[in-house]
Amino acid sequence: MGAAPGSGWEDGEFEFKLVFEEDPPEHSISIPSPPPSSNQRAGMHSPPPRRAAIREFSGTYESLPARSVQVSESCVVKCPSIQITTISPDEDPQTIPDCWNIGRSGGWDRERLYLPLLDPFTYRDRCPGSLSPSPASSPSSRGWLSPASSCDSLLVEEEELNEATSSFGLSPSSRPTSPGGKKRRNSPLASPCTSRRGSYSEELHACNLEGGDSASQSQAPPSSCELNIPQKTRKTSLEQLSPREADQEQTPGHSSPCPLPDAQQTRRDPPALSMDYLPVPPSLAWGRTRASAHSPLFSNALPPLDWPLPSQFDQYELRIEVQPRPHHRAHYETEGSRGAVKAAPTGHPVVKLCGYTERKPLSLQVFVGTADDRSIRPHPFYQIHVTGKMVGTASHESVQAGTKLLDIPLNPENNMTAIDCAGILKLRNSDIELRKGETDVGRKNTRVRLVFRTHLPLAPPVAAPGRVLALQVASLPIECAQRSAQELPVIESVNLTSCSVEGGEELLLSGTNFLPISRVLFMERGTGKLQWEEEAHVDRDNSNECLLCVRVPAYSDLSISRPVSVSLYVSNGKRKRSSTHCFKYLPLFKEEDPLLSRPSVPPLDGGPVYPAEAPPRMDRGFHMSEDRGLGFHLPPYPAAIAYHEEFCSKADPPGEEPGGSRAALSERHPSFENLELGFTELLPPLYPRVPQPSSPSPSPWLDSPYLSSSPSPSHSSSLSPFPTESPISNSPLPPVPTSPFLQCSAFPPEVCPSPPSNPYQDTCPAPYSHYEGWDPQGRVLGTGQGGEGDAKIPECPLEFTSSASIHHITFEESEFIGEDIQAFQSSSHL
DNA sequence: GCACTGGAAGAACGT
DNA sequence: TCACGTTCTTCCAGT
Repeated sequence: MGAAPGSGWEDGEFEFKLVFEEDPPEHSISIPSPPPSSNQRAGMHSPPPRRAAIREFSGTYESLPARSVQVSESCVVKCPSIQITTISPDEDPQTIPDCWNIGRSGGWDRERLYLPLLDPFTYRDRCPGSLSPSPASSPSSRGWLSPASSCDSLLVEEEELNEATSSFGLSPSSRPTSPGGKKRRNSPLASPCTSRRGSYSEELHACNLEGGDSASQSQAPPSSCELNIPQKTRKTSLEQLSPREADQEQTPGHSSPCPLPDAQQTRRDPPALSMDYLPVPPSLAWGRTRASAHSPLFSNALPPLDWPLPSQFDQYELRIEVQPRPHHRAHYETEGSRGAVKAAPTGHPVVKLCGYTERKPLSLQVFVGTADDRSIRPHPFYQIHVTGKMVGTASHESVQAGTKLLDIPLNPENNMTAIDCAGILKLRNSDIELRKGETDVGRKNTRVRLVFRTHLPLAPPVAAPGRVLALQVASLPIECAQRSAQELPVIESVNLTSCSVEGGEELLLSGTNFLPISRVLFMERGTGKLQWEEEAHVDRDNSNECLLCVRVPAYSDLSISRPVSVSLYVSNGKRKRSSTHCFKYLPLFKEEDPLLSRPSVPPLDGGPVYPAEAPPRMDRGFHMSEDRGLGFHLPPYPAAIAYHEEFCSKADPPGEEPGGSRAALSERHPSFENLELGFTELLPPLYPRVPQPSSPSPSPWLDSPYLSSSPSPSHSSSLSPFPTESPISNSPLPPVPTSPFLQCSAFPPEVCPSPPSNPYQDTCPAPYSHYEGWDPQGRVLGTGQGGEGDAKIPECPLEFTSSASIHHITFEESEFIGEDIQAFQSSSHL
């Protein structure tokens, strides 16, 4: 943080480090237990309870105010807490001073978490048989734990044990409904315990509160453990407690059915003994603190789930090869499973770890993250859920900081995994919102991302012994609501990300659920208020349900001297608005403003090289290298990769900044700065240089505190230490037609495919390849659902900009986010 | 019978 | 406070 040379961090920011160093054990796999210190989900949301303060009469924790700083009576600013953790008793004391010294010495080490790399098998071997094949149905939501709730770390650990225990058959599933069966109206299960307002998870946990063997408990029908009090009353009495808290609350003597080995016990105990959280000055708004929460690429422990992480480092890259479908109806606890998240048209999401050649097996963690424009964090209202009875992916469900994780082995042969066992469980809004410390609202908060994370044990000189490199990548947003998927318009891509303030440009919006009454509106916000809004003229003749052809309206102020970012969205009526999409108005006149400069990027088709100063029309997404810098989640086409590498080396020769400049970076990823709340604004004047491919690690990036934050695909790539044109983005493409009606952009930006040389293509077709195309009249050309034979990938006549540039938050959500963002952005622009 | 899926009823919520 | 529309949650029925 503040110590990184040149980082530009203001004085007054706290430095911190978690000192947890100890002799790293031998490790052949890097799935250490999550550090208890990270037990707070989504760090900013819920101040973990001070251990000494637990067990109030009310049965609630007394949360520390550390993560919610009340600025004014009506304004509470989230800010990170600083967690200071003592050293484990069995720690090598010699390492401790070193840690501190390192920290004081400045440099990126201040960013490090000196936490122990736990026994690599601790995670799995906590309980016998802890690695279960995925067909084992998970206890689903039974084990959901209030991500945002305050939990003592010990409670977390114990809950994890219980979770593991129940997962592996030490006790029958205690949740009778999901996924094993559905509640019937007349079934005995439909007792008061299963009334609409009852929560299985809650109540079943309550059952366990009675103590005793969990197995026998769970075998009893839910009604038997009905607390026999009004639901609301019961909720109130327990609302401040996550199930696990409640569990712990009422079973002080509760013993894990799977006792920890002593070593592990020892390892677990110390952090909780001295956990404390120091408030960060309220002047640090959450946006900034989030953006500055640069996660250590290398640490001896797993970073918290809400820490932004890069998707790429050096040659290592975690990439989503096949994106999940944009819609997946999550299931409630009271429902049966709705299956695993799927890709389109068939198959499942595929994640690949590139650049890892070791034979050591790795694990891929999957959890459900948020999809708003804040940095990704575990979604409080959704949890990952193992599903599928015939899935091929072995998996292990666990809980970290109240967030369910799916651990899926990464095959060393190809480091590619099809995520065919990941369902999404919806938690009841009321259950979550009433939780103490939870500030998010569940209503209409139905977009999620699948977040994939892996930890690579790297050897020197890349990293110090025992340290791991954490990479994370998030999927495109997934709409989880039933209704929304049917009615809300969805912008999947646009062909234009900016134009002059005069407007008039033709803008093509590709997406779904467009109606004849659909309107396209441009708006600008300031300090949370709508400052300007203008409706674009829609060319109805050339629009259809998947495509809107509009004219960009003129901006309200034609005399702007700098680009102005606005948002656009599609409205099908009140409350039926799409997510917002960033759009930029450019000044009329030219100026030597680096923000306006653009990199000279060789076109893909050998076309002209655009000058750095390009007319607004250059922002048309037809030029893949311009706006398709998603990179990490694109199917790997070897030729494209080769081109990519070659191009990258040419476009950004060593010693030059990626993409030419920071400005270029943001220009090439037009959504970047807005997506991350002005994250790019925080970038240092000298954007970290591209590491020499041949230069030995540690990479110069190690010195940069700006590596973090991959809340969205674009972020990940944008922040990668290499120029981030994705392989696909540089793949040769058919000529781009000027008419938008030759065919729909059947593929969102990340998929505009070249022939499937991907060996996984057969089983994992290109994402979204099912999307229909249209004929000039807008008729559906085909669904591509007919199997591989039909899965012929059409030429991509239209190149749209990345959907990753879509904010993917609803209008209402953006309103809800409100002033925090605006305040941050405005300050960042200064 | 189970897992999965789509639809819809009715409660809860917001305006 | 009420009416109404929207959203959420639960349940049904089909494959």
